[in-house]
Amino acid sequence: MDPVDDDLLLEHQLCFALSVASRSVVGAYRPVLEDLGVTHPQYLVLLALWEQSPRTVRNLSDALLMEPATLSPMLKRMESAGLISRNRAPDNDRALAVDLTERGRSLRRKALAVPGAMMERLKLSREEVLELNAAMQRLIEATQDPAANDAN
Amino acid sequence: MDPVDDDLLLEHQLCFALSVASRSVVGAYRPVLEDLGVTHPQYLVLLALWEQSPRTVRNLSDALLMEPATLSPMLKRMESAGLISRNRAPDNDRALAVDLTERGRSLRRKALAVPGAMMERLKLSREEVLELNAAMQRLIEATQDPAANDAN
DNA sequence: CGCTAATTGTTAGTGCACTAACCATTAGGA
DNA sequence: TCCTAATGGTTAGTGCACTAACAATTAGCG
Repeated sequence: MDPVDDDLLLEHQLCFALSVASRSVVGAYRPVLEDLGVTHPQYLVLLALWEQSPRTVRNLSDALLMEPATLSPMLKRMESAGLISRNRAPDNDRALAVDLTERGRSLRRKALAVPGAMMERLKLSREEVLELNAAMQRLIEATQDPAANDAN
Repeated sequence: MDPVDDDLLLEHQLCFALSVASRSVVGAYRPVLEDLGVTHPQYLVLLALWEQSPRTVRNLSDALLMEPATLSPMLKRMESAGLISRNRAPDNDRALAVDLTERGRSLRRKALAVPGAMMERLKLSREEVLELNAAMQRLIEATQDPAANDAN
């Protein structure tokens, strides 16, 4: 078969494998995260806040590589769930200080069990996780390279 | 730092790297696919149909690892766009025969340029694509292993 | 044959995720 | 000082993606 035709095979599409893998892995987290009462993207927000808080929406957006427009409604849901607080920053009335509530803070203890549970579920060692992480990082960087984007 | 605490670092989360990589790569496809007038998931449906058609919703669901409930509205949009036809299967009134229209079929020519353009954009060789694909495949299989799911 | 069970799609409802457009606030220069 | 530009967030609108509930058809067994 012509190699160019061959490139169009579904099986050979990186974008296909990647999106299925992402959906599958996120799906595998679901039952584990249900114990915490959060969705996967919300879990990522909590991870970011456990490392540092308060943070602004902009800051979270940069850390999680998500659009503020995606975070805005999500943070409101998390506020309703009692996980975080949303208040204007004391030094800047434009910025929103997103902070953990006591409930959000205490959830971290339960979350400590998540990575181990997932490594077991996915049958991955710490080393393999780091290796895959590095590969994903390279992909992410390639997409963010301006040269890849200004072509069109 | 305690290795278990360390596992909770955002940077170390495979799920984080993976979902960002997926969103980033799909995002990188966007401008390329805009020329074809389709979204990324729709492109995957077309790939499947170019390989074999007609196919039922169930068959597409199995091939693309997407829920029928996800495909159903998507296929309607693709029908409105004139890319596919949706008719009951001649031998089974439950099944829907999803087939390409002339327009959908002819789009394949344009699509032949997509994989090459993307490999260039992502600065990946055919070999690297295959390698990443295999890694994703292993992940997908791990999530579909019943042992990983019946625990809860 | 007739009835139950399995198969196949669709609908409803929730939650991301993105772009574009918008509003409010702050900063910085003429 | 004033006023324009930049910054920070929200809203509106579109399109996945999933679960749960449903409707329609077919298959298969007593």
